[in-house]
Amino acid sequence: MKDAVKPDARRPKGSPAEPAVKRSRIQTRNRKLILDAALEVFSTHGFRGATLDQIAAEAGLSKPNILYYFDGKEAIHVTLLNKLMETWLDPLEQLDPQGDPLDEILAYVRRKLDMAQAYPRESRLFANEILQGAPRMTPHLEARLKPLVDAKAALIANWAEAGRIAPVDPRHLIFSIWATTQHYADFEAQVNVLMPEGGVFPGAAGYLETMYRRMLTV
Amino acid sequence: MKDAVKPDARRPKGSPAEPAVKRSRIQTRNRKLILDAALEVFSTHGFRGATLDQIAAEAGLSKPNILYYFDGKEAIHVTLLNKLMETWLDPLEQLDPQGDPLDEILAYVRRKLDMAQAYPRESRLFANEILQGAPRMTPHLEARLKPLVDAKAALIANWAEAGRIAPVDPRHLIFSIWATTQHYADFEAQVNVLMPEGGVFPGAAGYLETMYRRMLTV
DNA sequence: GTTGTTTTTTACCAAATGGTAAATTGACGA
DNA sequence: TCGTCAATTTACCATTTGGTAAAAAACAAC
Repeated sequence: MKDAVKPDARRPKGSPAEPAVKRSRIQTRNRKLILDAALEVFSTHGFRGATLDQIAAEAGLSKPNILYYFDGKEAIHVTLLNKLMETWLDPLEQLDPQGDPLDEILAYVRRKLDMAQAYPRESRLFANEILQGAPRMTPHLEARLKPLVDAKAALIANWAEAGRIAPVDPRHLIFSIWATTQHYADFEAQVNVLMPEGGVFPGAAGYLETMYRRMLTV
Repeated sequence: MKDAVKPDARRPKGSPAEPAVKRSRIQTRNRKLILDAALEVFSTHGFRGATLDQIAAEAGLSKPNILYYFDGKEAIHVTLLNKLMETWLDPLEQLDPQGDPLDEILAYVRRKLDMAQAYPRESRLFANEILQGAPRMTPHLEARLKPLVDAKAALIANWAEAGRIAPVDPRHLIFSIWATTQHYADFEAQVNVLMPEGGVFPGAAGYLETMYRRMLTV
């Protein structure tokens, strides 16, 4: 026994929000392995349905080794959710008040659809969390998402009032954009049954552009 | 011991698809209690995340008593999914080839939104199952949903070709209707954060009618 | 009321699960 | 090459979980 007094002192702690902790190459690699495996497992089974053994197997590490890098199942989940929130806000943040209103909104739809295609696991992780009542995310939604949505909804409302797009409830518009784009990731299993020919995304992009163009053109 | 040879012979088996089994009043009542409790628990935690103890507590019955009425956790889940599928198909089935195309589709949107409002737990149960890869539902989707969607997609395509609605990919149209309506049930936790004033459904109904009217009007 | 059948409870069990302690191995700079 | 600290493994453990056996209680038909 070499260190019975403070057995945890050597473990580098800290949330990813504060990257003050310097990590070794091994730590960087293994944390990435674990988070990737956890994303896979959490996104398909939800928090309660996922097990550390599944994550360990997926990551190719032993369970105690996983717990050497993270303080527990919940800590892994929280880390994923924190990372996710920023990625999730980004496309909406890019909505530019200076741009052409219709172009801006159609570009936003496009970015969201591209994200659903490129990061379906992230989309499902988010969907699982919200579906289950957002127990670990409501604070984030309040603190980060709500102010952003309020701001962008005001922007869209201004565009509508100025007659630059057709009259529309901006919040419901945003909801419908989220719903229609994320649907292709979250309900992939169903979409695949109903459109067996591979590659639904080109068709989806065309459909959504048409729909929102008709919806918003004055 | 009174019946050691066939200990299970007295238990009335049979799926709800074959209601040939006649059930006592107690059986009818308790099966309903269990299914309602299970709907609550499965819809918020998914299959793997739900426990029999939770269901038992929610139903006000003991765990062994639950297993007296159902052959196991999976049997309860399957029973719920079977009941759900019919409810789920119904609004689309009502799409009438004889009616006015735009009215028919808008009425379909309305029915789907009403269902999301009236049966949010069912919507979330379905969403959970699909999110997690539809492990217990893909056969149902293939056998029941796909033929129906194929038929109704053909109908909508005919309407579009006849110039009675604007040109549209019928399958993506259906996806977008599902996505936008179920969103209010499935993502309720998020919607409540972003639209704290109670009663988002009236606004949603107005928004969706406007959107699909603009989308489909020739 | 007696008797046979349902229904419910009590007392379990084996496997899975999240997590820990401590010993062992590996990396790497002095 | 040696010592030290980081990384990993082995061996556990307490709880939870899905499920069972059998006795007890409630019920129904006579």
